Amino acid sequence: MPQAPSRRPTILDVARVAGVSKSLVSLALRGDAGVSESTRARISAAADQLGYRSNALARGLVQGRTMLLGVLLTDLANPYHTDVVAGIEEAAGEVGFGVLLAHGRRDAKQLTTQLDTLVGLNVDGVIAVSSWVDRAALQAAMRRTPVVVIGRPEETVEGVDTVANDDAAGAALAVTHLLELGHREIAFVSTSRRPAAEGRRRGYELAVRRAGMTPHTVVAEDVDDITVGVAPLLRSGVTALIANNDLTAVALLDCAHDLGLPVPERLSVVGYDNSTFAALVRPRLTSIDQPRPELGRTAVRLLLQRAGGRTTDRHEVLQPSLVARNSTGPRGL
Amino acid sequence: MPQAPSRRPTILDVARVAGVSKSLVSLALRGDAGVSESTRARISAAADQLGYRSNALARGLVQGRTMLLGVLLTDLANPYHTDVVAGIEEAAGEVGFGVLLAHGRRDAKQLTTQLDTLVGLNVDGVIAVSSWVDRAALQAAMRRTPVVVIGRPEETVEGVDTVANDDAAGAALAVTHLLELGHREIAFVSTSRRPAAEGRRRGYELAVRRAGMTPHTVVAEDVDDITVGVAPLLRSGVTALIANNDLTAVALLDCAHDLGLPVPERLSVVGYDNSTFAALVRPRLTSIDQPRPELGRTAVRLLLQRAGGRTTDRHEVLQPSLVARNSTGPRGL
DNA sequence: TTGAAAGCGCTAACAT
DNA sequence: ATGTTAGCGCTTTCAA
Repeated sequence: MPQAPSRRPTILDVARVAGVSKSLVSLALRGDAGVSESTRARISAAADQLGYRSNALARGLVQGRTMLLGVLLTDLANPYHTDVVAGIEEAAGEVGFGVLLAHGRRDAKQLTTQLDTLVGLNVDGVIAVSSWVDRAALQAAMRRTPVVVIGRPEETVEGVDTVANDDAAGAALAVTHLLELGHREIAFVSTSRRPAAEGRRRGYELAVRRAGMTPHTVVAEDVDDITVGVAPLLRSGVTALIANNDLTAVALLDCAHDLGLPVPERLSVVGYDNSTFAALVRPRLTSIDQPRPELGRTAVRLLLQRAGGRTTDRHEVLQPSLVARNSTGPRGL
Repeated sequence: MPQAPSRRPTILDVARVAGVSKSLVSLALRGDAGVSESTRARISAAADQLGYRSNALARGLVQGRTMLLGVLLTDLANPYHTDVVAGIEEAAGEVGFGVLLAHGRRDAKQLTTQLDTLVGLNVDGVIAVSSWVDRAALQAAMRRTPVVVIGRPEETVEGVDTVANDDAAGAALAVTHLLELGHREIAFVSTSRRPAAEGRRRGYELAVRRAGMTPHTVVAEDVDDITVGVAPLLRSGVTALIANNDLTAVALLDCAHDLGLPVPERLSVVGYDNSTFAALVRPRLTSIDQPRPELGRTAVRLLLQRAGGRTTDRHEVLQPSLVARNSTGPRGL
């Protein structure tokens, strides 16, 4: 029968049906040792029959913890997040924690609201996979539950740990790769001034200078108008481009196509993030890979340490790696 | 000072600081009318000072509702889900509901666990953006909170509403589009036997027969070995392919490339889902677009109706549309 | 306008 | 092995 979601059975209902006290039901259902087999069976039967499930709200309230980790995402659509979440889920699962996701919709206010929701639910810790969260919001959250930020916040917040990849090292990897392919004029093209992009830019500039060459940096407002800045570069003899991320790199592939420059024969392009579509576009994109699942696992570890009493801040930096595909090749003649 | 997350202030702490009873704090903080301005100010000040935030667990427990909607996702990495979630969030926000996400990790067991978590938290409704959820799990969930499935479950569950796009109509759109371009030998290539893919296949076959032609259907086990089934088709004069989804379509573009068939000059390809990378791959993919945000909004509407007392089941079907890009063109000679 | 008290469903300490 | 009881933090009557 299509029965309306009637009043949910409580532990008392189960107790009544099984003919025992509610504490015994609680003990039995949670597998406590000191319950006789016969009553345990009776209680399980009653619970099944009623379709009883324990109320997490009540349990959380009395226990003061929920065995839930909250994950705050800036942007669900960003496949980068997905792999980070996978790492979080894996690590959380190993220690018996569930994972609840909240979506900030690329909006600072929404992120704050969602963070509040998670914290209000008494999750036992929050991981913000976002560098956008408002400082004040982080501070407020961190006063009631451990908080870890994955990514590079504009400014660190005392009491909030962070995990990030080494953007400078990643950019340097790209430079090295291109040098090995014989390129001498290598440019960096960015579409952002946020900390991650800037870290990559600085890493690029440093690596290029170290090799005794001159950096060429282009920062465009929008991914749509990079052609304007890039075309002169290409005419002036640049044979390789490093993008601040894969989306920018894809746009660069389009530029190259429009300008009649075959990739990788005449122009090499390196992306950053090694996102899903790096392997989908043609030519397949050489890209810097962040250890995404590892970022997630590390965040969980930091959270657990906090819960275990650590009070000093930690800022972990993980090393990226280069994934070579077909968008880079030897310098053309 | 980097202060450890000490005991969270409760309504009692606020009451003590403000010098009033806890009931008054509750009333004031929720903006109830009958509280004098002066005390209201005093209470707000005390709350701010302590950094007080109401405990959603306690509130939910006493009110019997949480003003939260739970969304169960099969696969975070699937960009299709993202847009559906956007629609859900929009509609939920409009009626004052928050949205909590749980991730099933493409695993039936995990989906069940996550569904249980959401239901255990007493969310006021669950939307499963997934056709993978176990029947029994849906039944159990539906007994304690309204449940809507977005997508095509293998079998419907009494008491559970569904929202889906019209797969057959979508496939028919693709056929019509190709017919208009002059194609006469149109094949359908699928990598799945699940209801969505099958619905599309049937829609395709019907539309093709209606046009007085013979269907050519290939169902591959895996997206990686479609070449085997597709190559003979192409040799036998087929000039257009309809894929069961965009991923399959991208694989078909690769096939075509390997076989030296330029798209769209010699071969046209239509995808399904109009996912993010439909616009990223080269050539850009013509694809059938599901009204994703609308699917989400509709699900919320159904949920609210259930909460409002509706007990009859609803199964909504929304119409897809075709987005023409560069992977389809007039039949070559 | 304010306060006292009951109770949401559960766990946990203490009795028996 | 089982039952009793006291809360967890909050909302919500009801009384003052």
